[in-house]
Amino acid sequence: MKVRTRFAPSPTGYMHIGNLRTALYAYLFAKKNNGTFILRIEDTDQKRYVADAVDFIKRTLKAANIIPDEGVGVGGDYGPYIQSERTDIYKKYAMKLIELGAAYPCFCGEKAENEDANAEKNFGGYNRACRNIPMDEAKKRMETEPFVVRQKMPLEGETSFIDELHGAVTFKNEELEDQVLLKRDGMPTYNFANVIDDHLMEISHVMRGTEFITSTPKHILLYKAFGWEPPAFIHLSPVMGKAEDGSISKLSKRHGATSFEDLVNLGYLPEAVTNYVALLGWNPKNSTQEVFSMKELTEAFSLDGLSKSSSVFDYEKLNWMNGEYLKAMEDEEFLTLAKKFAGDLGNLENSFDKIAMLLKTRLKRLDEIPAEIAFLKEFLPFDENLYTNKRNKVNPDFAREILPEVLTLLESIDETDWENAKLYEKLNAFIEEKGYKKGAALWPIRISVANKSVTPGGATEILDILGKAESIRRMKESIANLSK
RNA sequence: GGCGCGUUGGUCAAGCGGUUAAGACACCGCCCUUUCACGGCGGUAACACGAGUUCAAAUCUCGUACGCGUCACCA
Repeated sequence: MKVRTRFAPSPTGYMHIGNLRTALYAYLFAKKNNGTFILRIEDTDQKRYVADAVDFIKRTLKAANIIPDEGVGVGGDYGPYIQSERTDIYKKYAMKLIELGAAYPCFCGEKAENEDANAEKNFGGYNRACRNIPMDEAKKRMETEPFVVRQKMPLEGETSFIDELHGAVTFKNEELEDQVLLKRDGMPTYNFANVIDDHLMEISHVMRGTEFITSTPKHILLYKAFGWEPPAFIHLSPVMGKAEDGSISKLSKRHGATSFEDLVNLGYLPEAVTNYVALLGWNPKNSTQEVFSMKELTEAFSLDGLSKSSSVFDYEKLNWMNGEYLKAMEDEEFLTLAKKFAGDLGNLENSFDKIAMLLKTRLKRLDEIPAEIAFLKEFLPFDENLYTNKRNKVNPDFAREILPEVLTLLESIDETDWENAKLYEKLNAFIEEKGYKKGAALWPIRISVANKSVTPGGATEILDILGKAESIRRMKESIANLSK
């Protein structure tokens, strides 16, 4: 059987990570099986319509490297792929369902009241009395009265289906309401349009969120009424988020940046996000590999690696993943990207190439760059405590001793020799001559020109970037502050 | 509340009747080191609970608890 999967978002203008993951899995599964991945837009709720949302979805998928083979923006033989352009189709099938006796027009108002003396029973705002209106009368009333089309659920028995992930799932039919298929405005509901389109577009595997598992028996009944073969269903577990108070709930905006776009703006690489998200709810069987290119993902993907339980989105692990991608990047590529996040470089313009290389293995996120390099642009305030480091056994007294000597040495170095390797060579010779421990000697030097305990790069690298004049200026200022 | 789905360290997770219960992130320690980071080595830490079935249960069954979902003319 030809594999055809689809991603069918509603255009809300926001794509959170759970949605993206659903798209990813559907895409990977299709690619793995030489199938077709389709993008369909489910915009049957006109109240929810957001301008540009379709473009936004297309852009996001593209950035995530999830490329539809067919559908909105691509075309194909099963269009249109936007549901609001398919209303005639739904209407036709709704009428057919009425003929088949599997649905009926309901003339109750939006909120049917219990006052209806003939109502045998009320179900959440409607009653089933309309089921009993004779076909002729119903047809006549449909010409003049507003109505909705409801699915006529069996009153007894049960409906079950096989979920590829969860196994057999069974519901009692009496639990099922006569849900609306066609709304008063002529638009189909999700539950109807979904079934029609998945069938017409020959979708073989429906991958969607677990929130749809309870409506699946209704869909099954629809397929049966039409005499259609239902697709395979895979209901994906939700992605949860951790709120600031530590509580865990379904991922949403209140967990901070949770849309793909937010994450990219924060300086996460799209590939890293996609890779991380792939691992949230899926794992490659028989392997502990975690860093995957898109190509590797499509090769490794299989349904049996999917997780049945929900998973929590963890920024720590995403940070790690992003760091891995940053480190693996080509220098040139990293430099270009780093510049974009660095903001106003000021006097760092010329030395930024060097700075970027120091940053490359140290960053988790690109947006950390401005804060990381601020001390280079402007000398931070003096803090004597920075001169104490337990590990290297250094303290302010040692700094007071060594710094003036170092200053003299540095002043003697020619401007043309002011470069990392040479600086290191000279300082190292000095350190050995004096019999200092290397780490101990370099600590106060670095602090005296940085006033920051953790810096990208070591002492000589910072001296290099700062240049002779600025380095000397800073060191003098530090010596003065230390002797106060 | 009814119905459905789920429950292995803080987090992601392997496990498919017999395991010293993998691995990763985070955390801690050590090594390396021109700080931090990178890299290397090591450590702390888990089968929700209770009954069955079985020679043997994290794995199967049933209950309980907890979490999530659903019960819209939203998707």
